[in-house]
Amino acid sequence: MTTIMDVETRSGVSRSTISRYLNGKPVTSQNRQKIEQAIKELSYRRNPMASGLKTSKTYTVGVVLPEITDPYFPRLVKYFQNYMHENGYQTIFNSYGNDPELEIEHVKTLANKRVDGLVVATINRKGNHIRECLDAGLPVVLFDRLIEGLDCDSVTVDNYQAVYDAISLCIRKGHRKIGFVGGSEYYTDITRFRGLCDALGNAGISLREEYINFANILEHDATRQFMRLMTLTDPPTLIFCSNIYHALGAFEAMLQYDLVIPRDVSVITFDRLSASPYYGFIQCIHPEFASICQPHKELSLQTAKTLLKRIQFGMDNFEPMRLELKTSFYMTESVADIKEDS
Amino acid sequence: MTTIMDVETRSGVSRSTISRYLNGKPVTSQNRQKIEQAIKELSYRRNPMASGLKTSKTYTVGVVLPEITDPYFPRLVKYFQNYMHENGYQTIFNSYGNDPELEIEHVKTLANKRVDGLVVATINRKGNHIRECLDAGLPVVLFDRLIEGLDCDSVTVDNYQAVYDAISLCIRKGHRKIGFVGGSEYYTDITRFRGLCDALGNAGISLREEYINFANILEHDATRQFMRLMTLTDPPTLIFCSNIYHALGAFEAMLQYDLVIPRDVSVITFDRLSASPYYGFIQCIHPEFASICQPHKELSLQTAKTLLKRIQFGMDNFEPMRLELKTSFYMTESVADIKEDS
DNA sequence: CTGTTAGCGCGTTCAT
DNA sequence: ATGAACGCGCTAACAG
Repeated sequence: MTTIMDVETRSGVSRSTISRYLNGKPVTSQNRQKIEQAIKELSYRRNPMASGLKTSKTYTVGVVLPEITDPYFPRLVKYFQNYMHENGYQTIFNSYGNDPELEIEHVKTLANKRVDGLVVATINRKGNHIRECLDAGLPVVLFDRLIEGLDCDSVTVDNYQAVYDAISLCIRKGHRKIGFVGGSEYYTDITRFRGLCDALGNAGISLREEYINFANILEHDATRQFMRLMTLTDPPTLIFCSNIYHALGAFEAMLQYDLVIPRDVSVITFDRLSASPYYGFIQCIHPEFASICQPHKELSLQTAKTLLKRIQFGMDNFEPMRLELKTSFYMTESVADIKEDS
Repeated sequence: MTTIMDVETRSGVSRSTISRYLNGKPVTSQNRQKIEQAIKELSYRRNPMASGLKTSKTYTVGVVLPEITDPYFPRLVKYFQNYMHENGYQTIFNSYGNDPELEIEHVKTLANKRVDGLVVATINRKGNHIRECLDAGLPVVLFDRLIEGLDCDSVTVDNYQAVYDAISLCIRKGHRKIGFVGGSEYYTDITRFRGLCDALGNAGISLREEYINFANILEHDATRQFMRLMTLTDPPTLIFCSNIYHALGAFEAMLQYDLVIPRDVSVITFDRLSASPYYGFIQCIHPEFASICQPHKELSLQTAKTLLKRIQFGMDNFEPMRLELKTSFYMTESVADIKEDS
């Protein structure tokens, strides 16, 4: 393996000057030429472990996320990675398959690997593993899900308000029997559920427990959850699907049981199915579900920027940056207007 | 940051013994205890850069693939990553967005980063960037796509034979006007096309050029390619979709133009849509397309194993390992039986 | 702007 | 089985 010493003897320029050249610092054009030639002739490549040993920088960041096979994450991954790559960072993605323990393991592994920063879309309600990182001086950005009581940079969306507004709108359209399907282990779903509750409460509608179907997404399938509400003796007139899995579940239920939307039931989803890559064809199947749309690209970009800033700025004078991006609402005829019925 | 020196003073055991303990070599149980306690008390974590500097091992491998947002890759990524993780390796995925130049850049970046091994699903026909890695002693496994004339470990499927057999079957079912849609830049599609050609040739059917529609997947959309064949004055009776994008294109065409399969046209695809995660609902829309199915899990596992073997075994006495896994054929009523018509 | 010098934290000789 | 000493390749601090 050729080292900087070889370049030194070959070019006749001293190591440190070469090092400075490599790090983009000013060097006389004479030396620059000699160095460049020697590097080329020897096809020298800097050893990142040696430099990392000195600088404690790996130029690698880690991203820990629930499940890479989701329709939701690959695109985020892509934007994030591109942005980091443009800024000289490599990205290691680890997906924990919605397993809380595995998430913690991945976080620790990456911390031990001395990544320069970490993005975590956590499934855990407790943040000890995150706090350990923070305490050790490792920048962490919480993505998509917050942890209560943990002071940490974060990038999320306005889950509560978006659902509150959407459901309020539906109530104005005459819906009073409103169902909810969602995953019990997600911060996001629980926050969205609160939005739904408050919208109902504010309209003087009391919650009916049989209309609420939380389930562990690993154990129950979303289609069945949806159909459980549909087969109640007094089913809801509108069902809110709290995430993209449950949106898919509703979609499959519609296909499988020949439901006619919104005749049989109105549907609203969080995340628009057809916005996922290679799901565009869903627009051909009518009606497309009304949905709360997340700004995917901006989410990943802001996450990347936040992380980069924290890496540069350091953990001193720590003032958490908490970004909450705005969603938009995409209304369709999947929500019936039933003013006259009531 | 706490180092092995701190553990030394704290435990009273010498560095080298601690190092041996860390590497799983025998140590007296006395020392073991002292070491473990000191490590715990100091919450010492080994510095991978320092050890890497000595051993030239990063315990990191790179994977370079066309596009992470594909329905095809995320799952492969997942299996691969899990397996590597179990074996102590981290994985860096880089997706190059089907851009040949970016692929090369990613390969070089990862090589410079001194990963211990590389998996590449290449879009390039020339393999200079791969050869450079090999020459530098960096193990590479070609995944999904081969490069002609490049001696390299690889894991692929029986593209040629699978298509040859499937098309032969369709010919026996009476099809003689057979169309092809595929991506022009893929090794796989071209190999599959050869299988189709030979099946036709062997049955004495001459190729009709207007039935062949290669296109750069970035520039043209698969739906339009499919419809171009359908709107010919004498359209094919069967269309073979050479990859999952074109399968999706056919699917969207069916939905958008209210095609009835197989009345309007028979369809066969490479890769089964509903086999992708979260595409299961496609089974509810009939008929499901007949398809050649790839053993996704085995593909990624074999790739991981091959890479690991090469990393351990080394590049000396290089005898390329070339795995070609078998696909299976999933027949459905999307292929009409038109024996009587001919 | 340049060259000299001294470690970064660890693994690996050797002796013992 | 253990401990002392050296060096992996590079960067940073210094003096020039």
